Amino acid sequence: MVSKQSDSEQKNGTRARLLGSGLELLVARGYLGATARDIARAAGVTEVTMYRHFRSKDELFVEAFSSYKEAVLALIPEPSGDVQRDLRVLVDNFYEFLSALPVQGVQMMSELRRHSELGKVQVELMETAMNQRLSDLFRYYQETGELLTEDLDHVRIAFLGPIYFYASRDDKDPHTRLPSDVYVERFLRGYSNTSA
Amino acid sequence: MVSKQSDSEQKNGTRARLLGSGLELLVARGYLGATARDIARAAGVTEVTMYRHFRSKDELFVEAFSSYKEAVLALIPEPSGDVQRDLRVLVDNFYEFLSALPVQGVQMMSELRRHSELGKVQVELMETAMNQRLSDLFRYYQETGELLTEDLDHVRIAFLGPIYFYASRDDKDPHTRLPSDVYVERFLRGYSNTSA
DNA sequence: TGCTTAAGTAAGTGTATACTAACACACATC
DNA sequence: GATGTGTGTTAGTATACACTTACTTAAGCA
Repeated sequence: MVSKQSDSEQKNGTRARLLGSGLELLVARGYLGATARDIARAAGVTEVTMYRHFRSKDELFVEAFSSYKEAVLALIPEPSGDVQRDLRVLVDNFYEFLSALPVQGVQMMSELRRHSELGKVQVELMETAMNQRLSDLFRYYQETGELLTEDLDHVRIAFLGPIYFYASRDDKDPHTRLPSDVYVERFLRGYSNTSA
Repeated sequence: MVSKQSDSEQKNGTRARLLGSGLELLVARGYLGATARDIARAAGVTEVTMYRHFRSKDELFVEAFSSYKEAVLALIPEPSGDVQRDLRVLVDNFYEFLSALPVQGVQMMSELRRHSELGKVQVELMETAMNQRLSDLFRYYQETGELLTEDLDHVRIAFLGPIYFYASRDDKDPHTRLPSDVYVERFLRGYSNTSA
């Protein structure tokens, strides 16, 4: 159906494309709605080939999620000493990444949790890791005195909530996207001593 | 299988129970994951009976969503003149309602949007109505001068984001639930002139 | 007693889907 | 030229699921 490419790039390219289309369809149609056939076709390959690379749809999803997981974790910066900068970077990274995904990236996690045993474990690992990194960041600036010393869970939720809310919308109108500097300033007005 | 109740309450009780279990399973397992059989069994009834009350699974879902929609809209108070009170009521209502649902109530809307034509329309109607009511509330207090005159979409997202974020979690640890008075105070610190 | 209403039971249809098996083809490397 | 690797093709199995049909049962009411 598709002309053969004998390029060596094709070697592992198929697997990667399958992971990509798998993730995309998992997000767009959900665990049950993303069929093996559609995933394969979206990768320009047949269903049978998909099953030569992955033992099951579930295995593909879980593996695809791993890369997503790594990518999201990388969005959280290490504390640099400049609160404003770090938080702005965080906001920008999240906005950019979450908006790039077809629909709700977050929803994918629920899908995995509900329909896959392995997926559930992976999602929980990711959440733990994310909370850890975020808490580390906020704790750092609590210790420098730039943030009020409050429950880290609350701080996390307060900071990420609006981004998350925005990103969960299906129509991500850039108009409703608060600029990161304003976003951070508003947050700091509520959660720091240093009033602007 | 179940002992017959000859009570008159049983008359329309079946339909209501079907709507209830339908909504519950839609939320818990998603549009495709909630099977007709399970919905019926959860309502203590057979699949055939379900189809005597609803032409299709889709029709059941959409009708079930309507009640959800009404309930959620009712959570948004009319402006009373007291910002703090209104916002606290709003927070409490949302927390309570969203936490009562099995998992993510919000996710249900994506499910409907993705898998049902009618559902999509209903969800969009609901979102419009919600945004309208929320904007009305915030605009009211912008006009009294108690809130900064900012883009209403931003205000909405800033205010609801953290609640939404909290409610989207699967493990709704009450510990991570910020008390409504604190919640509102923090918000007002960022979005009002009247500093506490 | 007869009629109606709400439900059950049993059986089935058609389709979608995950996943498999068997065989063929093209290319690359040895 | 043989062998291996990655893929296509065709066909299939087994299952689950939405939804239907036909017959039955039990209760309420006239």
